[in-house]
Amino acid sequence: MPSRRHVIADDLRAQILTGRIKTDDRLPSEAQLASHYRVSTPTLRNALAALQSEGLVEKIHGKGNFVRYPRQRVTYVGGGWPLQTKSSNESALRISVHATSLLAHGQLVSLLKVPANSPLTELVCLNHEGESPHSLARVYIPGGLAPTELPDGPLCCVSFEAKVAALRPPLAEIQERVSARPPTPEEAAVLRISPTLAVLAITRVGADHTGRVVEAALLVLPGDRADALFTTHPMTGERGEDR
Amino acid sequence: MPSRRHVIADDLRAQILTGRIKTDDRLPSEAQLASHYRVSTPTLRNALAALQSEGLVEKIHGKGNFVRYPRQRVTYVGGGWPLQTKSSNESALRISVHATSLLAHGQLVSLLKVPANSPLTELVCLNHEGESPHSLARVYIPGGLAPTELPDGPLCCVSFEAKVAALRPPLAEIQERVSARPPTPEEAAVLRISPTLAVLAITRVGADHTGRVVEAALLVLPGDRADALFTTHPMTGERGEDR
DNA sequence: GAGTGGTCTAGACCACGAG
DNA sequence: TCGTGGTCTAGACCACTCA
Repeated sequence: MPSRRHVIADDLRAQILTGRIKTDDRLPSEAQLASHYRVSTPTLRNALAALQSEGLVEKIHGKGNFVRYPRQRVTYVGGGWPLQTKSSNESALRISVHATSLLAHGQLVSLLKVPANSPLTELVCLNHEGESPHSLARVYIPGGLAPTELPDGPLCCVSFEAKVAALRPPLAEIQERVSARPPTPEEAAVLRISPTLAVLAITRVGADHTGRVVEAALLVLPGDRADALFTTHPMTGERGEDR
Repeated sequence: MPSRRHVIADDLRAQILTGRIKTDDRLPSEAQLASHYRVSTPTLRNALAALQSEGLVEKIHGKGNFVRYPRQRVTYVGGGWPLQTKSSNESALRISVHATSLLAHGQLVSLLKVPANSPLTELVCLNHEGESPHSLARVYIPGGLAPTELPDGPLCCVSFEAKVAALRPPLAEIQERVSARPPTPEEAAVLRISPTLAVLAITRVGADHTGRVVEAALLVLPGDRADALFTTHPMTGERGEDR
Protein backbone atom coordinates (compact mmCIF):
# COMPACT_ATOMS: atom_id res chain seq x y z
CA MET A 1 0.00 0.00 0.00
CA PRO A 2 1.68 3.22 -1.15
CA SER A 3 1.67 5.88 1.54
CA ARG A 4 1.23 9.49 0.60
CA ARG A 5 4.78 10.37 1.47
CA HIS A 6 6.04 7.65 -0.86
CA VAL A 7 3.91 8.95 -3.69
CA ILE A 8 5.19 12.47 -3.11
CA ALA A 9 8.81 11.32 -2.78
CA ASP A 10 8.51 9.30 -5.99
CA ASP A 11 7.01 12.26 -7.83
CA LEU A 12 9.71 14.67 -6.69
CA ARG A 13 12.45 12.11 -7.31
CA ALA A 14 11.24 11.58 -10.86
CA GLN A 15 11.24 15.34 -11.47
CA ILE A 16 14.79 15.59 -10.18
CA LEU A 17 16.17 12.56 -12.01
CA THR A 18 14.60 13.59 -15.31
CA GLY A 19 15.98 17.08 -14.96
CA ARG A 20 12.63 18.86 -14.69
CA ILE A 21 14.06 20.39 -11.54
CA LYS A 22 17.69 21.20 -12.07
CA THR A 23 20.76 21.10 -9.85
CA ASP A 24 20.97 23.93 -7.33
CA ASP A 25 17.36 24.88 -7.98
CA ARG A 26 15.37 25.68 -4.92
CA LEU A 27 12.21 23.67 -4.43
CA PRO A 28 9.01 25.53 -3.56
CA SER A 29 8.70 26.11 0.16
CA GLU A 30 7.47 23.24 2.26
CA ALA A 31 4.20 25.05 2.90
CA GLN A 32 3.66 25.47 -0.84
CA LEU A 33 4.51 21.86 -1.59
CA ALA A 34 2.24 20.69 1.23
CA SER A 35 -0.72 22.61 -0.14
CA HIS A 36 0.12 21.50 -3.69
CA TYR A 37 0.06 17.84 -2.70
CA ARG A 38 -2.79 18.52 -0.23
CA VAL A 39 -0.99 17.01 2.76
CA SER A 40 0.08 18.38 6.09
CA THR A 41 3.58 19.75 6.57
CA PRO A 42 4.91 16.79 8.61
CA THR A 43 3.84 14.42 5.84
CA LEU A 44 5.55 16.52 3.22
CA ARG A 45 8.67 16.73 5.35
CA ASN A 46 8.73 12.95 5.65
CA ALA A 47 8.73 12.74 1.86
CA LEU A 48 11.64 15.18 1.67
CA ALA A 49 13.51 13.19 4.33
CA ALA A 50 13.66 10.21 1.97
CA LEU A 51 15.17 12.37 -0.78
CA GLN A 52 17.63 13.80 1.71
CA SER A 53 18.91 10.40 2.74
CA GLU A 54 19.42 9.60 -0.94
CA GLY A 55 21.44 12.76 -1.29
CA LEU A 56 19.12 14.26 -3.90
CA VAL A 57 18.03 17.20 -1.76
CA GLU A 58 19.89 19.38 0.69
CA LYS A 59 17.89 21.29 3.26
CA ILE A 60 19.26 24.61 4.43
CA HIS A 61 17.58 26.10 7.44
CA GLY A 62 16.07 29.47 6.70
CA LYS A 63 16.73 29.20 2.95
CA GLY A 64 14.95 26.23 1.49
CA ASN A 65 15.35 22.81 -0.08
CA PHE A 66 17.90 22.58 -2.87
CA VAL A 67 18.29 19.97 -5.55
CA ARG A 68 21.73 18.33 -5.47
CA TYR A 69 21.74 16.10 -8.51
CA PRO A 70 23.74 15.00 -10.37
CA ARG A 71 26.49 14.82 -7.78
CA GLN A 72 30.18 15.01 -8.46
CA ARG A 73 31.23 11.48 -7.56
CA VAL A 74 34.27 10.53 -5.45
CA THR A 75 36.10 7.27 -5.83
CA TYR A 76 38.50 6.13 -3.17
CA VAL A 77 41.08 3.79 -4.64
CA GLY A 78 42.13 1.11 -2.20
CA GLY A 79 45.73 0.15 -1.64
CA GLY A 80 47.16 3.60 -2.15
CA TRP A 81 47.02 7.14 -1.01
CA PRO A 82 45.17 9.09 -3.61
CA LEU A 83 41.56 10.07 -3.38
CA GLN A 84 40.36 10.23 -6.93
CA THR A 85 37.34 11.89 -8.36
CA LYS A 86 35.67 10.39 -11.35
CA SER A 87 35.86 13.61 -13.26
CA SER A 88 39.64 13.78 -12.82
CA ASN A 89 39.08 17.46 -12.29
CA GLU A 90 42.17 17.64 -10.13
CA SER A 91 42.69 21.34 -10.50
CA ALA A 92 39.72 22.06 -8.26
CA LEU A 93 40.88 19.70 -5.51
CA ARG A 94 42.01 21.35 -2.32
CA ILE A 95 42.98 19.89 1.03
CA SER A 96 42.96 21.72 4.32
CA VAL A 97 45.29 20.11 6.80
CA HIS A 98 45.58 20.67 10.49
CA ALA A 99 48.35 18.89 12.37
CA THR A 100 48.46 18.28 16.10
CA SER A 101 50.26 16.07 18.56
CA LEU A 102 48.47 13.84 21.02
CA LEU A 103 48.88 10.74 23.13
CA ALA A 104 47.60 7.36 22.03
CA HIS A 105 44.34 6.32 23.66
CA GLY A 106 41.34 4.12 23.10
CA GLN A 107 40.89 2.81 19.60
CA LEU A 108 44.18 4.28 18.42
CA VAL A 109 46.18 2.05 20.74
CA SER A 110 44.86 -1.14 19.19
CA LEU A 111 44.91 0.23 15.66
CA LEU A 112 48.50 1.36 15.74
CA LYS A 113 49.63 -1.35 18.15
CA VAL A 114 51.45 1.16 20.30
CA PRO A 115 51.49 1.51 24.10
CA ALA A 116 48.83 3.70 25.64
CA ASN A 117 49.89 7.36 25.98
CA SER A 118 52.72 7.06 23.50
CA PRO A 119 53.11 10.18 21.34
CA LEU A 120 51.29 10.41 18.02
CA THR A 121 50.95 12.93 15.27
CA GLU A 122 47.44 13.57 14.02
CA LEU A 123 46.66 15.12 10.67
CA VAL A 124 43.06 16.19 10.13
CA CYS A 125 42.46 16.66 6.43
CA LEU A 126 39.35 18.07 4.79
CA ASN A 127 39.22 17.47 1.07
CA HIS A 128 37.26 19.98 -1.02
CA GLU A 129 36.37 20.08 -4.66
CA GLY A 130 35.28 23.61 -5.40
CA GLU A 131 32.70 24.46 -2.76
CA SER A 132 31.58 20.97 -1.80
CA PRO A 133 33.52 18.98 0.82
CA HIS A 134 34.51 15.56 -0.43
CA SER A 135 36.01 13.65 2.38
CA LEU A 136 37.35 13.89 5.87
CA ALA A 137 40.51 12.06 6.83
CA ARG A 138 42.23 11.68 10.17
CA VAL A 139 45.73 10.31 9.74
CA TYR A 140 47.77 9.09 12.70
CA ILE A 141 51.50 8.53 12.61
CA PRO A 142 53.37 7.13 15.61
CA GLY A 143 56.03 9.32 17.16
CA GLY A 144 56.25 12.98 18.00
CA LEU A 145 57.31 15.16 15.11
CA ALA A 146 58.67 18.64 15.13
CA PRO A 147 56.15 21.25 14.02
CA THR A 148 58.39 22.21 11.13
CA GLU A 149 58.04 18.76 9.66
CA LEU A 150 54.27 18.93 9.59
CA PRO A 151 52.17 20.05 6.66
CA ASP A 152 49.51 22.57 7.58
CA GLY A 153 46.92 24.77 5.96
CA PRO A 154 45.56 24.50 2.43
CA LEU A 155 47.57 22.39 0.02
CA CYS A 156 47.17 20.68 -3.29
CA CYS A 157 46.66 16.95 -3.32
CA VAL A 158 50.01 15.87 -4.71
CA SER A 159 52.18 17.88 -2.36
CA PHE A 160 50.20 16.58 0.61
CA GLU A 161 50.85 12.99 -0.37
CA ALA A 162 54.53 13.71 -0.77
CA LYS A 163 54.73 15.36 2.64
CA VAL A 164 53.07 12.46 4.40
CA ALA A 165 55.16 9.88 2.58
CA ALA A 166 58.26 11.62 3.90
CA LEU A 167 57.05 11.31 7.49
CA ARG A 168 57.08 7.52 7.72
CA PRO A 169 58.75 4.42 6.25
CA PRO A 170 57.37 2.98 3.00
CA LEU A 171 54.29 0.81 3.35
CA ALA A 172 54.51 -2.90 2.63
CA GLU A 173 51.01 -3.95 3.63
CA ILE A 174 47.81 -1.96 3.74
CA GLN A 175 44.68 -3.23 5.40
CA GLU A 176 41.44 -1.38 4.81
CA ARG A 177 38.18 -1.96 6.63
CA VAL A 178 35.08 -0.44 5.08
CA SER A 179 31.75 0.09 6.79
CA ALA A 180 28.54 2.06 6.35
CA ARG A 181 27.15 4.02 9.25
CA PRO A 182 25.35 7.26 10.10
CA PRO A 183 27.70 10.22 10.40
CA THR A 184 28.53 11.70 13.76
CA PRO A 185 27.06 15.20 14.14
CA GLU A 186 30.53 16.68 13.58
CA GLU A 187 31.05 14.68 10.39
CA ALA A 188 27.64 15.68 9.09
CA ALA A 189 28.43 19.33 9.71
CA VAL A 190 31.89 19.24 8.14
CA LEU A 191 30.79 17.27 5.07
CA ARG A 192 27.56 19.28 4.83
CA ILE A 193 25.37 16.22 4.61
CA SER A 194 22.15 15.29 6.33
CA PRO A 195 22.54 13.27 9.56
CA THR A 196 20.27 10.69 7.91
CA LEU A 197 22.65 10.10 5.00
CA ALA A 198 25.06 7.25 5.63
CA VAL A 199 28.80 7.67 5.24
CA LEU A 200 31.33 5.23 3.92
CA ALA A 201 33.90 4.88 6.70
CA ILE A 202 37.30 3.43 5.84
CA THR A 203 39.82 2.46 8.46
CA ARG A 204 43.19 2.10 6.86
CA VAL A 205 46.21 0.60 8.57
CA GLY A 206 49.59 0.63 6.87
CA ALA A 207 52.54 -1.47 8.02
CA ASP A 208 56.16 -1.49 6.91
CA HIS A 209 58.03 -4.58 5.72
CA THR A 210 58.63 -5.74 9.30
CA GLY A 211 54.90 -5.68 10.09
CA ARG A 212 55.19 -2.64 12.32
CA VAL A 213 52.23 -0.27 11.98
CA VAL A 214 53.51 3.07 10.74
CA GLU A 215 50.27 4.79 9.83
CA ALA A 216 46.55 4.59 10.47
CA ALA A 217 43.85 6.65 8.81
CA LEU A 218 40.17 7.10 9.47
CA LEU A 219 38.47 8.22 6.29
CA VAL A 220 34.89 9.35 6.02
CA LEU A 221 33.15 9.85 2.68
CA PRO A 222 29.56 10.90 2.00
CA GLY A 223 27.55 7.83 1.04
CA ASP A 224 25.52 9.54 -1.65
CA ARG A 225 28.47 10.24 -3.90
CA ALA A 226 31.36 8.06 -2.81
CA ASP A 227 32.51 4.57 -3.47
CA ALA A 228 35.68 2.64 -2.83
CA LEU A 229 37.40 0.53 -5.44
CA PHE A 230 39.66 -2.43 -4.70
CA THR A 231 41.50 -4.56 -7.20
CA THR A 232 43.04 -7.86 -6.19
CA HIS A 233 44.84 -10.60 -8.05
CA PRO A 234 44.23 -13.97 -6.46
CA MET A 235 46.83 -16.61 -7.25
CA THR A 236 45.42 -19.16 -9.65
CA GLY A 237 44.70 -22.34 -7.75
CA GLU A 238 43.98 -20.81 -4.40
CA ARG A 239 41.16 -18.65 -5.74
CA GLY A 240 39.82 -17.25 -2.52
CA GLU A 241 39.88 -20.44 -0.48
CA ASP A 242 42.92 -19.05 1.33
CA ARG A 243 41.12 -17.86 4.40
CA MET B 1 20.59 22.96 21.69
CA PRO B 2 19.59 19.40 22.50
CA SER B 3 16.16 18.51 21.17
CA ARG B 4 13.89 16.28 23.21
CA ARG B 5 14.18 13.41 20.79
CA HIS B 6 17.97 13.54 21.09
CA VAL B 7 17.76 13.44 24.84
CA ILE B 8 15.41 10.48 24.70
CA ALA B 9 17.50 8.69 22.08
CA ASP B 10 20.65 9.23 24.13
CA ASP B 11 18.95 7.92 27.25
CA LEU B 12 17.65 4.78 25.57
CA ARG B 13 20.95 4.24 23.74
CA ALA B 14 22.85 4.40 27.00
CA GLN B 15 20.48 1.88 28.58
CA ILE B 16 20.98 -0.47 25.64
CA LEU B 17 24.76 -0.10 25.40
CA THR B 18 25.26 -0.58 29.13
CA GLY B 19 23.08 -3.66 29.10
CA ARG B 20 20.31 -2.27 31.29
CA ILE B 21 17.99 -3.35 28.51
CA LYS B 22 19.16 -6.64 27.09
CA THR B 23 19.19 -8.13 23.63
CA ASP B 24 15.83 -9.34 22.37
CA ASP B 25 14.07 -7.51 25.20
CA ARG B 26 10.94 -5.70 24.18
CA LEU B 27 10.87 -2.01 25.00
CA PRO B 28 7.75 -0.61 26.68
CA SER B 29 5.11 0.33 24.16
CA GLU B 30 5.48 3.65 22.39
CA ALA B 31 2.52 5.03 24.29
CA GLN B 32 4.10 4.06 27.61
CA LEU B 33 7.48 5.51 26.64
CA ALA B 34 5.82 8.70 25.42
CA SER B 35 4.05 9.24 28.71
CA HIS B 36 7.19 8.30 30.65
CA TYR B 37 9.26 10.92 28.84
CA ARG B 38 6.23 13.27 28.74
CA VAL B 39 6.35 13.79 24.99
CA SER B 40 3.90 13.13 22.21
CA THR B 41 4.05 9.88 20.27
CA PRO B 42 5.55 11.36 17.08
CA THR B 43 8.39 12.82 19.14
CA LEU B 44 9.03 9.51 20.80
CA ARG B 45 8.93 7.76 17.44
CA ASN B 46 11.52 10.19 16.10
CA ALA B 47 13.81 9.20 18.94
CA LEU B 48 13.32 5.50 18.16
CA ALA B 49 14.00 6.20 14.48
CA ALA B 50 17.54 7.25 15.35
CA LEU B 51 18.14 4.02 17.25
CA GLN B 52 16.69 2.08 14.35
CA SER B 53 19.06 3.59 11.84
CA GLU B 54 21.92 2.64 14.16
CA GLY B 55 20.64 -0.90 14.20
CA LEU B 56 20.11 -0.92 17.96
CA VAL B 57 16.35 -1.35 17.79
CA GLU B 58 14.13 -3.35 15.47
CA LYS B 59 10.50 -2.36 15.17
CA ILE B 60 8.00 -5.10 14.47
CA HIS B 61 4.55 -3.96 13.50
CA GLY B 62 1.94 -5.21 15.92
CA LYS B 63 4.50 -6.61 18.35
CA GLY B 64 6.77 -3.88 19.65
CA ASN B 65 10.29 -2.46 19.63
CA PHE B 66 13.04 -4.96 20.28
CA VAL B 67 16.61 -4.39 21.35
CA ARG B 68 19.11 -5.82 18.90
CA TYR B 69 22.46 -5.33 20.56
CA PRO B 70 25.08 -6.62 20.55
CA ARG B 71 24.84 -7.73 16.97
CA GLN B 72 26.58 -10.71 15.49
CA ARG B 73 29.01 -9.01 13.15
CA VAL B 74 29.68 -9.97 9.54
CA THR B 75 32.97 -9.38 7.81
CA TYR B 76 33.22 -9.63 4.07
CA VAL B 77 36.75 -10.50 3.04
CA GLY B 78 37.71 -8.87 -0.25
CA GLY B 79 39.53 -10.73 -2.97
CA GLY B 80 37.88 -14.05 -2.38
CA TRP B 81 34.62 -15.81 -2.13
CA PRO B 82 33.93 -16.43 1.48
CA LEU B 83 31.67 -14.38 3.66
CA GLN B 84 33.13 -14.66 7.11
CA THR B 85 31.53 -13.92 10.41
CA LYS B 86 33.71 -12.62 13.20
CA SER B 87 32.54 -15.35 15.53
CA SER B 88 33.65 -18.04 13.06
CA ASN B 89 30.48 -19.79 14.11
CA GLU B 90 30.33 -21.52 10.76
CA SER B 91 28.07 -24.29 11.85
CA ALA B 92 25.12 -21.95 12.05
CA LEU B 93 25.69 -20.51 8.57
CA ARG B 94 23.13 -21.43 5.97
CA ILE B 95 22.66 -20.25 2.42
CA SER B 96 19.45 -20.39 0.45
CA VAL B 97 20.13 -20.36 -3.27
CA HIS B 98 17.74 -19.83 -6.11
CA ALA B 99 19.03 -20.18 -9.65
CA THR B 100 17.39 -18.79 -12.77
CA SER B 101 18.31 -17.99 -16.35
CA LEU B 102 17.81 -14.59 -17.89
CA LEU B 103 19.02 -12.33 -20.68
CA ALA B 104 21.58 -9.63 -20.09
CA HIS B 105 20.13 -6.14 -19.82
CA GLY B 106 20.85 -2.76 -18.33
CA GLN B 107 23.61 -2.64 -15.77
CA LEU B 108 24.54 -6.28 -16.30
CA VAL B 109 25.61 -5.67 -19.89
CA SER B 110 28.28 -3.19 -18.89
CA LEU B 111 29.32 -5.10 -15.78
CA LEU B 112 29.86 -8.39 -17.56
CA LYS B 113 30.91 -6.80 -20.86
CA VAL B 114 28.58 -9.06 -22.79
CA PRO B 115 26.20 -8.19 -25.64
CA ALA B 116 22.65 -7.19 -24.67
CA ASN B 117 20.25 -10.13 -24.44
CA SER B 118 23.00 -12.73 -24.22
CA PRO B 119 22.11 -15.58 -21.84
CA LEU B 120 23.11 -15.37 -18.19
CA THR B 121 22.72 -17.50 -15.12
CA GLU B 122 21.58 -15.73 -11.99
CA LEU B 123 22.08 -17.10 -8.51
CA VAL B 124 20.19 -15.33 -5.74
CA CYS B 125 21.71 -16.25 -2.42
CA LEU B 126 20.42 -15.37 1.01
CA ASN B 127 22.89 -15.99 3.78
CA HIS B 128 21.49 -16.76 7.24
CA GLU B 129 23.13 -17.23 10.58
CA GLY B 130 20.58 -18.82 12.84
CA GLU B 131 17.45 -16.72 12.50
CA SER B 132 18.98 -13.47 11.35
CA PRO B 133 19.69 -12.86 7.66
CA HIS B 134 23.27 -11.81 7.03
CA SER B 135 23.65 -10.90 3.44
CA LEU B 136 22.02 -10.99 0.07
CA ALA B 137 24.05 -11.87 -3.00
CA ARG B 138 23.12 -11.90 -6.64
CA VAL B 139 25.72 -13.70 -8.71
CA TYR B 140 25.72 -13.54 -12.51
CA ILE B 141 27.63 -15.93 -14.73
CA PRO B 142 27.67 -15.54 -18.51
CA GLY B 143 26.23 -18.40 -20.55
CA GLY B 144 23.20 -20.56 -20.20
CA LEU B 145 23.71 -23.52 -17.93
CA ALA B 146 21.72 -26.71 -17.67
CA PRO B 147 19.47 -26.81 -14.60
CA THR B 148 21.30 -29.90 -13.36
CA GLU B 149 24.51 -27.93 -13.05
CA LEU B 150 22.94 -25.33 -10.80
CA PRO B 151 22.95 -25.34 -7.04
CA ASP B 152 19.53 -24.74 -5.53
CA GLY B 153 17.86 -24.68 -2.16
CA PRO B 154 19.54 -24.58 1.25
CA LEU B 155 23.23 -25.42 1.35
CA CYS B 156 26.17 -25.01 3.62
CA CYS B 157 28.68 -22.33 2.84
CA VAL B 158 31.56 -24.47 1.69
CA SER B 159 29.64 -26.63 -0.75
CA PHE B 160 28.11 -23.54 -2.31
CA GLU B 161 31.52 -22.04 -2.99
CA ALA B 162 32.70 -25.26 -4.53
CA LYS B 163 29.64 -25.47 -6.79
CA VAL B 164 30.07 -21.93 -8.07
CA ALA B 165 33.79 -22.36 -8.62
CA ALA B 166 33.03 -25.32 -10.87
CA LEU B 167 30.73 -23.21 -13.04
CA ARG B 168 33.34 -20.79 -14.37
CA PRO B 169 37.06 -20.49 -15.13
CA PRO B 170 39.39 -19.57 -12.27
CA LEU B 171 39.56 -15.87 -11.43
CA ALA B 172 42.75 -13.94 -12.10
CA GLU B 173 41.57 -10.45 -11.22
CA ILE B 174 38.81 -9.33 -8.92
CA GLN B 175 37.55 -5.77 -8.81
CA GLU B 176 35.28 -4.74 -5.97
CA ARG B 177 33.40 -1.49 -5.70
CA VAL B 178 31.97 -0.66 -2.30
CA SER B 179 29.31 1.92 -1.57
CA ALA B 180 26.88 2.89 1.17
CA ARG B 181 23.26 3.54 0.29
CA PRO B 182 19.73 3.08 1.62
CA PRO B 183 18.34 -0.38 0.92
CA THR B 184 15.68 -0.94 -1.71
CA PRO B 185 12.36 -1.93 -0.14
CA GLU B 186 12.96 -5.54 -1.21
CA GLU B 187 16.42 -5.60 0.36
CA ALA B 188 15.09 -4.13 3.59
CA ALA B 189 12.39 -6.79 3.75
CA VAL B 190 14.72 -9.70 2.96
CA LEU B 191 17.45 -8.58 5.38
CA ARG B 192 14.84 -7.57 7.97
CA ILE B 193 16.34 -4.13 8.47
CA SER B 194 14.78 -0.72 8.68
CA PRO B 195 14.57 1.19 5.39
CA THR B 196 16.48 3.96 7.17
CA LEU B 197 19.49 1.76 7.92
CA ALA B 198 22.14 1.97 5.22
CA VAL B 199 23.53 -1.09 3.53
CA LEU B 200 27.04 -1.81 2.39
CA ALA B 201 26.73 -2.63 -1.30
CA ILE B 202 29.60 -4.43 -3.00
CA THR B 203 29.81 -4.89 -6.73
CA ARG B 204 32.30 -7.60 -7.51
CA VAL B 205 33.59 -8.34 -10.99
CA GLY B 206 35.86 -11.31 -11.58
CA ALA B 207 37.89 -11.81 -14.74
CA ASP B 208 39.96 -14.77 -15.90
CA HIS B 209 43.60 -14.54 -16.98
CA THR B 210 42.65 -13.22 -20.44
CA GLY B 211 40.70 -10.34 -18.93
CA ARG B 212 37.32 -11.77 -19.89
CA VAL B 213 34.65 -11.19 -17.25
CA VAL B 214 33.44 -14.55 -16.02
CA GLU B 215 31.43 -13.55 -12.99
CA ALA B 216 29.75 -10.53 -11.44
CA ALA B 217 28.15 -10.35 -8.04
CA LEU B 218 25.99 -7.75 -6.33
CA LEU B 219 26.33 -8.15 -2.58
CA VAL B 220 24.25 -6.34 -0.01
CA LEU B 221 25.11 -6.36 3.71
CA PRO B 222 23.33 -4.61 6.56
CA GLY B 223 25.30 -1.53 7.53
CA ASP B 224 24.79 -1.91 11.26
CA ARG B 225 26.73 -5.14 11.52
CA ALA B 226 28.82 -5.58 8.39
CA ASP B 227 32.17 -4.42 7.22
CA ALA B 228 34.46 -5.33 4.36
CA LEU B 229 38.14 -6.04 4.77
CA PHE B 230 40.75 -5.62 2.05
CA THR B 231 44.42 -6.38 2.30
CA THR B 232 46.86 -5.15 -0.32
CA HIS B 233 50.63 -5.30 -0.69
CA PRO B 234 51.94 -2.30 -2.57
CA MET B 235 55.35 -2.78 -4.14
CA THR B 236 57.97 -0.87 -2.25
CA GLY B 237 58.91 2.20 -4.23
CA GLU B 238 55.66 2.73 -6.04
CA ARG B 239 53.66 2.91 -2.81
CA GLY B 240 50.29 3.89 -4.16
CA GLU B 241 51.43 6.45 -6.68
CA ASP B 242 50.56 3.95 -9.42
CA ARG B 243 47.25 5.47 -10.35
C1' DG C 1 -10.88 -8.01 20.47
C1' DA C 2 -7.02 -6.03 22.81
C1' DG C 3 -2.69 -4.16 22.12
C1' DT C 4 0.77 -2.82 19.16
C1' DG C 5 3.02 0.11 15.70
C1' DG C 6 1.99 3.07 10.98
C1' DT C 7 0.22 7.08 9.09
C1' DC C 8 -1.68 11.48 9.03
C1' DT C 9 -3.73 16.00 10.47
C1' DA C 10 -3.95 21.04 11.63
C1' DG C 11 -2.29 23.58 13.93
C1' DA C 12 1.51 25.95 17.46
C1' DC C 13 5.89 28.08 18.53
C1' DC C 14 11.02 28.47 17.85
C1' DA C 15 15.46 29.28 15.18
C1' DC C 16 17.83 30.64 11.17
C1' DG C 17 18.92 33.62 6.90
C1' DA C 18 18.52 37.66 4.29
C1' DG C 19 17.15 42.20 3.34
C1' DT D 1 10.87 42.05 9.80
C1' DC D 2 9.69 38.34 6.85
C1' DG D 3 9.91 33.85 4.92
C1' DT D 4 12.16 29.76 5.58
C1' DG D 5 12.78 25.26 7.80
C1' DG D 6 12.93 22.76 12.88
C1' DT D 7 10.38 20.95 16.51
C1' DC D 8 6.46 19.54 18.85
C1' DT D 9 1.56 18.59 20.24
C1' DA D 10 -2.82 15.92 20.93
C1' DG D 11 -5.29 13.78 18.98
C1' DA D 12 -7.49 10.55 14.81
C1' DC D 13 -7.87 6.35 12.14
C1' DC D 14 -5.73 2.21 9.94
C1' DA D 15 -3.02 -2.28 9.78
C1' DC D 16 -0.76 -5.95 11.94
C1' DT D 17 -0.14 -9.73 15.64
C1' DC D 18 -1.76 -12.72 18.85
C1' DA D 19 -4.78 -14.83 22.03
